[in-house]
Amino acid sequence: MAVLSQINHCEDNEETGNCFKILTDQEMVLLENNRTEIQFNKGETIIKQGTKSSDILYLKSGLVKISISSGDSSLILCIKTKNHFIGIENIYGYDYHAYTVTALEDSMICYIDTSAIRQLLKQNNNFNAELYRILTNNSLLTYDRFFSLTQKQLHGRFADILLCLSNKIFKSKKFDLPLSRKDLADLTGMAPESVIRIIKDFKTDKIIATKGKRVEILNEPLLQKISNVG
Amino acid sequence: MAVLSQINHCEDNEETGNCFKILTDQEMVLLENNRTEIQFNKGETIIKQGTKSSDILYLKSGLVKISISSGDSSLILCIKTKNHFIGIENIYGYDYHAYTVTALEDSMICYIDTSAIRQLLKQNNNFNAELYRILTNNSLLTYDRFFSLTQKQLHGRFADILLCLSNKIFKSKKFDLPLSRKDLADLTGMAPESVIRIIKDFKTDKIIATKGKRVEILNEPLLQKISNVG
DNA sequence: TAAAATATATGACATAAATCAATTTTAATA
DNA sequence: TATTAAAATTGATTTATGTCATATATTTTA
Repeated sequence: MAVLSQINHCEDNEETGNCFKILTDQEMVLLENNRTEIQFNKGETIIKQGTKSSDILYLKSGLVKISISSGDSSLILCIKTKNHFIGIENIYGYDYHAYTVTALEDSMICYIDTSAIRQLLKQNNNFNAELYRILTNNSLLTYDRFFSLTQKQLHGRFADILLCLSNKIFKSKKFDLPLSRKDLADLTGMAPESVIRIIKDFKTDKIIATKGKRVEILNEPLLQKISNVG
Repeated sequence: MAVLSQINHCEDNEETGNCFKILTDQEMVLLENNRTEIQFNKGETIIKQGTKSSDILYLKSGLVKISISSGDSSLILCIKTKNHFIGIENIYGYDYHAYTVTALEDSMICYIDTSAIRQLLKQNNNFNAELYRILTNNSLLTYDRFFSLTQKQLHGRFADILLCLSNKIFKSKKFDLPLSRKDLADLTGMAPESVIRIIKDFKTDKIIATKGKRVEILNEPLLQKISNVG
């Protein structure tokens, strides 16, 4: 438990925001010459699982979900907020996108040519180190979620997601949830009906309050406890 | 399904074996001066979750399991064969081991000082690229397992592990399994009793044969089918 | 604004898989 | 080798969670 609570479910917003500040003016020019910005509307597919890739994406603003599907089952690996890379798994090696990326809110996506990123990694060691940090941190967060979804029961899993949304994604006890019940289900590995029931349970226990899309965390300590006991 | 079957559950044995061939003679000297070899016996703990780290490990020979525990539940993230790095998540950033590493067979572990690795990454771009490849490939494999354990039922999950053991770990249809029922359970996110029942099912369906620790895959196409339907 | 479509909610029911208890087999130790 | 401990097996039972059917909101579209 100790280790798992040190790291946490979702990445911090600020985390990757500074990685471009490391670059020199010259390097920023290289980056500028090899990038394109595209606006996606809420609900639009940004990356489709299985398609080929020649760019690394960077989320300038908005919110996206990253999911893996097969047949009619779907798993949301994580939610990414602004200032995060998307598809860094394709920097070297594997050429195809392993997952689908969908806009949860209107999102501004920056397409950066992979070879430009590689050039920067080559010539700027601090940038290189920073990308390692992002990549390895992402692995640790995935392990954490992997553990949660395979070892905890419904209430524990849902507590984990609520804590993540509040502390890491929206950084507030109150937030408007841009996720459907189905999304929450895919995020926690349960049926949508189970999501609904757990929300109901948490509301009757005064752990959360909801009104439409609005969610408020009322009892975070208890939520943390539920997360811990699983 | 298409994408998920392109990548696969477990890393290839050869994959990281060549990464040191990239290094120059001088760089090999640097590496030699910053490494120690230690022998671990079967069952011994190599890394304990939560301990601090100043080395990256490399498995020269043997077999290990990588697991995360909390309370009395435990998840085996993966099995690593010889010629694989262990603990690369700690290259930059996070200082503590997020998982426990245990020898499944007598194993020779090479401890490499993290700062030496960083130095090599800095000065040798091919080595750097190779480590990125290892790291990102590891992420993709984790996503794949994440999907398997959260979206598939017992038989599908167990089929996945059997295919992985046969095709990636032991590279043979017959192999001696150095894993207990409990290990197999922690690897597939189920109870040991369920593992036993599924092995029984697979044996009555002539999909596998077992004798003591010996396992033989008799019907791989069917195993693949079971994996696909989940 | 009305109508259709979609998302959410609720209860009844089914079932996959865990738990428990007891037995047998295998491995470890004196 | 005998004895003990641990692991594997089996069957009976319980339970967490999914599925299904239906109702009610809430969007979206005409």
